[in-house]
Amino acid sequence: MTRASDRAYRKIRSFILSDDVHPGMQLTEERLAEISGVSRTPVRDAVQRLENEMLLVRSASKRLSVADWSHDEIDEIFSLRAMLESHAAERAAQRMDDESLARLRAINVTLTEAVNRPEADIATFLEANRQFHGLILDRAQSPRLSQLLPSLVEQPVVRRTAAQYSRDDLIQSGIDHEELIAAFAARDSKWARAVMTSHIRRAFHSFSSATSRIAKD
Amino acid sequence: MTRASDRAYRKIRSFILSDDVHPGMQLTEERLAEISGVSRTPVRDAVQRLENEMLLVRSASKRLSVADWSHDEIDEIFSLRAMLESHAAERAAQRMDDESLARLRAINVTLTEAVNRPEADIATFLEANRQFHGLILDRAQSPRLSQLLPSLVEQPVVRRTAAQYSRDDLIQSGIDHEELIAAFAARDSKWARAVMTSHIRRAFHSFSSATSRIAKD
DNA sequence: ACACTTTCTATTGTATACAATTGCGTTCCG
DNA sequence: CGGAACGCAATTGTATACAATAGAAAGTGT
Repeated sequence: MTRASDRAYRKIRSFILSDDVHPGMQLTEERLAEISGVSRTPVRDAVQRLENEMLLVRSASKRLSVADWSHDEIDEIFSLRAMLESHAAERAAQRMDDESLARLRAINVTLTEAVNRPEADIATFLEANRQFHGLILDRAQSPRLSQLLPSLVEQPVVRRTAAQYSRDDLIQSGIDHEELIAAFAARDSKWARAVMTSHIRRAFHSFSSATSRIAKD
Repeated sequence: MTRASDRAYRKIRSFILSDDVHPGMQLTEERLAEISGVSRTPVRDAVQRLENEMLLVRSASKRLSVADWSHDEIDEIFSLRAMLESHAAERAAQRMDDESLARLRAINVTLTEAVNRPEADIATFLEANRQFHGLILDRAQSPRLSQLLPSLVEQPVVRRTAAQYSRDDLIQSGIDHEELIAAFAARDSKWARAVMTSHIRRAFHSFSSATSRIAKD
């Protein structure tokens, strides 16, 4: 049986990422307790975790709300991600094994197929993308990195911005991944680092131009 | 009145950093509750914070212990610190103002004086060093960075390793800081970044050779 | 009508009791 | 004497009741 605080964490998390929640929305611990079906004690544990991941913020006087990010903040988040994930890629290249390599290839096939469907299957793309980056982080074998990176609000930003990406952006992601795999296969850590850096920069760029396009409407 | 969980956090933290605690030592929530004079509920909050900062770790089955670090892990910690603090220095250079610059100079005077005393005043050095880096982080004006960096077990590593540093190492720190200040004064972000990177690399080096010297004994 | 105070209510913070789990020592059997 | 099964003790996890606090609302006097 999983711990109640873990269940609460997952439930609250998916609640926050769902569409019936808008950034800045106020919440109460009690409400979250209802949602996750446990008492406030484990909820508070979960909330603290989510605060660390900056999915939730406590406004001035301890009131909870769903995090919101300015464009500058998202810029900064992508910068930090670029740094840390590039570092992860570098380490992963030095520690790559054939099995992981095979799994990376398999994941990217799934990802590419999802993109190439008549209607791009965004959900599958996101999940495959998550797995791809997760596996790299895993191979980096750095507990600190594994702790720092997720708290970089990776998923939420991706989630809220994924809708912004054009099909071309998604296709480009698959191509970037191919090159990453090549770098890993060659155990070339500098190459892997460089590819990862531009991969994330490119992702931010796509996001950035898409939102500025929207801002004009 | 401060919150009980905050008091607990501070008490436990200083307890951990005190000398009657050795890395790997086992603790219980109840014991920590006694020490901090509050009930287990706020203690658990504090403990979770300290887990995030990796000062405490939960061994396999949820039992608490004081964190310990292998040489490889400390290496990795310094690498990440180098990346993030260099980034902070770069941003700080772009956002530097004259008042902060003056304060950095003042802090570094204190630091240098502490080092130059007949018996180097390590405690004052550490505190001044902390203030110096803290001010830079503050000027970087990045909430994410401010959240990520402290959790990099900065203080603890510094604390447990400071005794290793030779007087020359401490003097070199002061010199590095001078150059950092110069870079900030010139608002030269690339320069600041470069100096910070070598500053931290150098610190790790000093630490590393000192501990390998010890290991031989 | 407006500022100021006061009360009330919603929300978070803390303590405590109890449940569940895990480690460890003991016993029992081979 | 060694090892597995069992039971007890210590420790963590959860619920709930209550205390403290901050925001909102209502009232009061000018």
